[in-house]
Order: sequence, then structure tokens, then C-alpha cells
Amino acid sequence: MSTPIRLLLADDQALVRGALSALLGLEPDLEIVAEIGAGDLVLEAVREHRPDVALLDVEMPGLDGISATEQVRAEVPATRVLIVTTFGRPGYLRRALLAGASGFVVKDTPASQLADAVRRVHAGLRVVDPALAADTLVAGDSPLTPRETEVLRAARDGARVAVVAKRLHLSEGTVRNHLSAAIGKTGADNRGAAVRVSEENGWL
Amino acid sequence: MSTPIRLLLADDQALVRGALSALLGLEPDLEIVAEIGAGDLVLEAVREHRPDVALLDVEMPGLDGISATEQVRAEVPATRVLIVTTFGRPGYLRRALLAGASGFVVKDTPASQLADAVRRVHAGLRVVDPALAADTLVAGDSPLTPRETEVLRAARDGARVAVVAKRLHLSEGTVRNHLSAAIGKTGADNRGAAVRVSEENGWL
DNA sequence: CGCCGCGCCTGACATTTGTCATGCACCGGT
DNA sequence: ACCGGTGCATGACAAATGTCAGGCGCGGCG
Repeated sequence: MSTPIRLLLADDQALVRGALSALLGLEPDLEIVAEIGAGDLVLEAVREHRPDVALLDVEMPGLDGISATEQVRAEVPATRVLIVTTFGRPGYLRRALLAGASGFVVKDTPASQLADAVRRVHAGLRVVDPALAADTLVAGDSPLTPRETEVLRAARDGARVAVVAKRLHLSEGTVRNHLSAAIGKTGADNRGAAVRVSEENGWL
Repeated sequence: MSTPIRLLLADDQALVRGALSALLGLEPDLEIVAEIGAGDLVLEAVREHRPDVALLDVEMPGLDGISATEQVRAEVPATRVLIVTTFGRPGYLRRALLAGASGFVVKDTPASQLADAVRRVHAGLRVVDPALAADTLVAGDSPLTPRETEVLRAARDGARVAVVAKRLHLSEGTVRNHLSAAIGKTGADNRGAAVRVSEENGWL
């Protein structure tokens, strides 16, 4: 371990960010070179500091961790990305890997394993939470068509059909139909439940 | 600072818990005497270790941080409680203070201030996020009657009226009426939206 | 005491939502 | 070129949801 592994830390919760920094700072072979709190600052920081590994939270203001991952992979392929997230929505994992992430850790994992995950990712290995991987497999790809997804997304906040229709320039009947299809496919019996299920599976 | 401040740490996310532990462990005048990951273990741990300050997350499996606070205050009044939470739902603060918490910190606050917050709480002061306090004041007390709250809570998961009615042994008309009242009072135009608004204000 | 206000409950009625059958356009395989 | 499958769009109909007016019991107050 001649030179330490250079780390970038991105999490919108300052307290968590600082705490992770303290935790990883205890490891002699890790060095934190940047800490940021918004997704749209990730690329800039990566360009400037060229870290070996970027630790990104999924939920961030500005730009979510998945999109940030895509940017980083495209612009600075030497930097590997390790996603850290609060809750293990099955679909997050799939999307993260598709975006080019090398690892995916939920915040439920013991603190002692985080440093190891960083080292593995740095070594070129993939790190994935096994339980979450299983969930992801059963969740499968989104069964929703693009349009259905769009309509469901627009209905997320509880807007009336008429409002959604206006937003998407559709007739009310069409909106209802897409919603109905989504309800059927998600196994829900209700648009609210359909939204919840889809969100949990990362289909929105 | 003859004897260090003895701390208990409760957060369901192991990674965050460990990270906070590392962060606070750096302070010479703080000593972490217990770390737990579930709300229903808090009281037991407090009884055993008698910490000066208990750092509790609001969202935890088993028993939420608010209820845990009540227990601790009732059983071990010498232990002061500092609530730490992910998202600053206005109503959480009110409920936390009512339950007897001495402080309330959101995870957005800078890491450097956490240790200070702990010290202040230990000194008998109250620590409250100022921005959140303002939000809480505008949110005000819940306008919902007990029954309305109960019905809205039962409808949270998108259950049909008939199901809710059965669950609470009410007629469907009654359920609809309570729901309607809640919708009106929350300014929503929809039960889904009413649920969201109420949750954000901590009225559920 | 009698009155008023409030919370709770209920059924009737209007509105919104969910389901279904149908038509159209596009794509890939034969 | 034809055909079957799929996604998108739409209106008619059925079911669930939201609104309203009204009844009942209780506690506070003149």
C-alpha cells in the first residue's frame, strides 16, 4: 500500500457525510480528497481531484447518484463508483449497475465492511449486497411501457386524472387506461398502491 | 471535563451508526457506551448503561424514536435525549419535544456541530434546528380529530374504503365522511394528497 | 335546566376513477 | 405484401370515492 486510495464522498446529509468521513479517515490506506453535498457538483469535483473511488449517495439534490455515475463513467473512467444508499429499493441496484457503478452498498451494512468495500472496488472487483441482489432479481425489469411510466409518474402526487391529462396533452380516457394498465401490472388495486409498488421497485 | 460525557447511539442504519460513532469518538470528552439498531432495545440499553445523553433516530424498526424517548424519560429521567432525524418533518419536532426530548437535530446540519449539540444537551440546554422550528410553528397543531386521524392512517396504504371500514368497524359512509373532512382540512383534493400532507406535518 | 357547539356516525347523491371493447399505427417475421 | 403482436389512444359503462344534510350524544356555559 504505497499510496493511499483517494476517495470522494458525496451525500446530501452533512452529518452523515462528515460521519462517513470520520469513519473512513481512520483507515490508514484511505484518504478523503473531496466531500460534496449535491449531485451536480460530483462531476466537477471528480475532474478536479481525480479520485480512485467515488462514494455516491443515490438520493441527492441537483442530480441523483445514478445520473452522476453515468457522467463520471463517461468523463473520468479511471474513477470507479461505489453507490451508497439509504434504502435498498430493488430497482436502484439495477439502474446503478447499468449506469456503470462498480459497487452498491446499503446503509444497513455494518460500518466495518465499508472500508473493505472501497478497497474491493478499487481493486476492480464488483461489490453488491447479496440480499438486495436477490430482491432485484425477483423484481425483474419494469413491466410498464414508457407511456404508462410517464402517466404514473405524473399521477404520483395525487393529481386528478383531468390534471394529468392536461399535463401530458392526452384525453382523460387515455390517462385512465394507462393508469388501469399500470394498476393491473403492479398487482395493485388502486393508483396510490400502484405508485408505491412501482417506486419501491425502481420503475419510476 | 473530568469525566467524559457518556453516550448511547441508536440508529437502524448500521453504516450511519458506525460512522457517527467514529465521528463522536474523535472528541476527547465524549465516550460512546452503547450502540443499538432498534427502537425497542433503547430502554433496556439505557437501563443497563445509564448514559448521560441518548442519541436517537426517529425512524427505527421496533419502536420509533419518539416512543422510545417517552420510555426513557419516564424510566431514567437522568438520561437526556437528543433526537437525530433524516428528514425534518415539521411535526416530528413537536412530538419529540412533547415526548420529552431535549434536542432535535436534522442530518443536514454540519458534522462539526453534532458534538456541540451533545454537549449543550448534556449541560441541560435545549437544542433545536432553527429553520425547522420555524416550519413547525407555521404547520401548527393537527387540525384533525382523533377519529379522522385514525381513519386517514388506516387508509395510508391505499386500501379501499370498504377495507378501512371493516378494519375500524365503521360503515363505509362514515369512513368516507372522515376522509372527506380530512381532505378538506388539509387543503388536498384527494385522499392520497391528504395522506401526504398529513405525514409531512407529522399529524399521523 | 336549556342551549349551543363539536365530534361522531350514517345514508343519499354527484363526481371521479377503473375496466373494457375497439380502432389505429408501427415493427418484425414469414 | 401480409399478419400477428404490441403500444397508444379513446369513449362508454360500472364501481369506488368525495360531498352534503341531518341525527345522536356529550360537555361547557349562560
